[in-house]
Amino acid sequence: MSLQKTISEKTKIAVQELYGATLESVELQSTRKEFEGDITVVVFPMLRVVKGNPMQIGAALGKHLVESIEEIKAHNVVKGFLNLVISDAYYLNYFAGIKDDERFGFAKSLKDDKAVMVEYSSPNTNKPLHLGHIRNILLGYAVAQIIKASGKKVYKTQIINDRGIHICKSMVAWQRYGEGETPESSGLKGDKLVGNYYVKFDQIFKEQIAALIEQGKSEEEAKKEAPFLIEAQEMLRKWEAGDPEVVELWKMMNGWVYEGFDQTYAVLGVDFDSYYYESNTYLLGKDNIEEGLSRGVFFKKEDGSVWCDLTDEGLDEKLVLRSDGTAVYMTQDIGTAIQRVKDNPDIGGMIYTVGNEQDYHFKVLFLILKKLGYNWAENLYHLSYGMVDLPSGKMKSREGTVVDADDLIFEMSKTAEEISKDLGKLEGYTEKEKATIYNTIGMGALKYYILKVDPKKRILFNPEESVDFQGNTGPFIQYTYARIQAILRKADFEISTSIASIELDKKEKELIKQLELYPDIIQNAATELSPAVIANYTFDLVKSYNSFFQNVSIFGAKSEEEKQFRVQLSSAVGNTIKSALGLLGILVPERM
RNA sequence: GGUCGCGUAGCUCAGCUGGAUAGAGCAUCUGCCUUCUAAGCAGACGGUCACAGGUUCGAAUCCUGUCGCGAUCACCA
Repeated sequence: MSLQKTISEKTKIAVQELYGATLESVELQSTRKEFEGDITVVVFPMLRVVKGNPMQIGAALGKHLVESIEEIKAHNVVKGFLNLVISDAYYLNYFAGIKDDERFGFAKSLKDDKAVMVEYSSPNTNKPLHLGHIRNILLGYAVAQIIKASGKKVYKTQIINDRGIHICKSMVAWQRYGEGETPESSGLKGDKLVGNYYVKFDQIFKEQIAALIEQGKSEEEAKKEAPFLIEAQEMLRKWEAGDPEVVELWKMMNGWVYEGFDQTYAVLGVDFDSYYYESNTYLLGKDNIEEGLSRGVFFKKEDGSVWCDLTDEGLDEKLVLRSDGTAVYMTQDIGTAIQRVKDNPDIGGMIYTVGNEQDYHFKVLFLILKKLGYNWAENLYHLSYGMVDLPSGKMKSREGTVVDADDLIFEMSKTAEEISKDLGKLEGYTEKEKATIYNTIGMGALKYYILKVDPKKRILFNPEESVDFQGNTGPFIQYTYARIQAILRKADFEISTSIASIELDKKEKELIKQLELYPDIIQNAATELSPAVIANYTFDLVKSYNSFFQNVSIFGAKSEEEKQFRVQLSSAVGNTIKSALGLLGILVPERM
């Protein structure tokens, strides 16, 4: 039994014995630094069942607990707070149990045999990834890692929007103006190349609109009649009819895009277990609608369109099938969800990483799936995140104000390099080694910057100020790790022996207490679907360690045992940093 | 207009199911590189937790209302 639980149980017993009252729960918290003690029992809530002065009750309980629990060696009462002092032996013992555990904090075994599917990225194939995708990808990947660590089987997936008018626009433009340009011939990344033709389309389209307006058409008419658009629409029709030439072109250009995306994913260090393509899934769902219709989950209007009535839930009616029998976005998502469980029958729930502009869509989607009676529909979550805005406002691809993912990644790495050179670090390393480290640091900065804030909140990203490397940042945490590695390199003795009898100083104890929290932090982050929980914990841990590191001489310890313990403590903190950053998809350098 | 989210120091953010004097980082200022990496440490300055009510021993946290910002309310995806 954990010490917390023991204290909780014994407190209940004590209250029963001393006051003849029954407590439902005991509120425990860690003692604030300015008071003496480690764990605090809050007496106030007991006043509901026990009449009396909180100070006196606290004192009586404290006395009782000190006598009945051997790990508690002293107590004091401040107002209604009973502070308990825990013995060093308890912490030393706990530390001995975790210091060599590579997977410390991670669930020891799977919670159950159900898996969670996490969807993230979900790009369109007509333009390159941008900063908004980066937030999505980092969040989704981190949440997948965290859930895995919390003891669930996880499938990572993405749905790729590879069909529709947008990709036809790029295709038309390429056909007309591309002169056979390929990623090989131009040296361009495939997604960039295709993106260029999307922009090209828009440019020509606008020119044509202007020309038509010149000829006396209204803007609305002009937008509909622009020949380039009509060409793109014609191409979409051909694609849907399976025209071999168009399909061939489509496959080729999408292939370029995937190659480009894969490069970006590789640099970001993320991956997927499966891929779903809208070209395959857009027809899915219709059968499910039919089936739901027959069971009365949906209803048909006179014009033949099919709807789901959600007015009982305080929402509106939602269209699930057009009057011409074709699918809408919702139809497709219903079908895809069901398909995924067919593909992976052990799925017990799903997480969709999608921006908060789609909150309503997912609310409705989940309700409909519940109405259809799937048991996994109880465990669907929309990992909704705020937009990434620029100082100039929203990112708009048409206005060229998007921050390109690859450019940003490159800039981060370059900034890391500049700072590193300024500080005169990494002398004597090969260019290749340096490049790896710069990339690790640059990515660390970017990932941490984005993941440390609550997903719900919008992020204001100022590219000019770039990302900081000092304070609450990725590089700061990585730097601490690198320093710990230097200590371990210097400690040439075996560090696995157990330490039994030293006296802990305040900061050492503080560090062990903080390590003790890590397993709970992971569980917490998993239930809240928030990597920010991990990020902030890691920063706190690093702050505590640095304070220790700077003020306590590790190799200048009084005794050999003390020295070993400090090295072990450093090593354990290092492992936890590595593990926690790993959950965020952030790598850690051996030196920097 | 309806619904949802956000509002904490000059700036960027923490603050768990209500608990002790609201915490960090950046910026500004003061110290600290002959000892394990100064991307660091120690300290100072900085707050009417948007506003107003309510719930109670106790509210940044829970409830209601107001204001501000954002998103969303398509036979688009």
